[in-house]
Amino acid sequence: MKIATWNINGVKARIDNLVHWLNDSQPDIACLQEIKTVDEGFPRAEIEALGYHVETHGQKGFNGVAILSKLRFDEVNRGLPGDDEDEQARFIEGVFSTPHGALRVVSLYLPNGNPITEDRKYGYKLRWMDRLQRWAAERLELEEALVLAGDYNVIPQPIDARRPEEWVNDALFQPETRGALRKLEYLGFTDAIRAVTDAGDTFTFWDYQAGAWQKNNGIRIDHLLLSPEAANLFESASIEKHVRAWEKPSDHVPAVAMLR
DNA sequence: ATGGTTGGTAGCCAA
Repeated sequence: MKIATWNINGVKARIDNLVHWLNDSQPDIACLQEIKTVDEGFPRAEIEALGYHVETHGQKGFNGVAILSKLRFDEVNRGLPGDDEDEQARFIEGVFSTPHGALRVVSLYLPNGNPITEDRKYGYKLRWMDRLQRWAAERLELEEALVLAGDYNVIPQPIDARRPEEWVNDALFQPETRGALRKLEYLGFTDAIRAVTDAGDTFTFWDYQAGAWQKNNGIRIDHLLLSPEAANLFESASIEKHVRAWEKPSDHVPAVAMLR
């Protein structure tokens, strides 16, 4: 079972790359972020033609998440509970049946949070992380294989940035941000990429600006967190870095976890 | 180097 997460930075601008990647990488389940379209604008037919079921939680212009799956969806839930006022499309959960039992997969797009001086930005990020932590604690009680995959907009540790000193005033690297991710992880989740290597250079994002890709000035902010039951099925994890060198790339690359 | 680039939009904003 290959589960991938990829912030594609606009599905309409990235449809050729997305089709190429699906054919190439063959994920069983692909979690997408920043589709930047309403549900009706998602290029559903092109993806379904490749044998995927498609579920989206879209929004006009920005945000928007989706799950593509070769398995049929038993259940789909849209939106992170905990704030009825929050209209941003950043969360979708799918449930699947596998030979090992139920598998829950979330595609999440955690708020960027910059600048840290604005409550409507950084405060929103921290409140969203608190909601996610509380939601995850509840879900863990099901004792099912659960994968929380997505663009967390969190650099967990200094080794997850090529130049950590450039990020000290950024919302992605604040002590409060990193603490909130750790609080989520300490519920009992395994960071799939961190589980296979302590080396840096498992970056998932390189800015379009200032030649960041050419200089390998990247950060690791796209993560797959595995519940204990998912960790029991865990085989390997990797970054599909070559995708960043394609024509008209997203600024993120896919991160992948293999489960039994 | 307070710059630089991209996508969606028609608000230059969000990243």
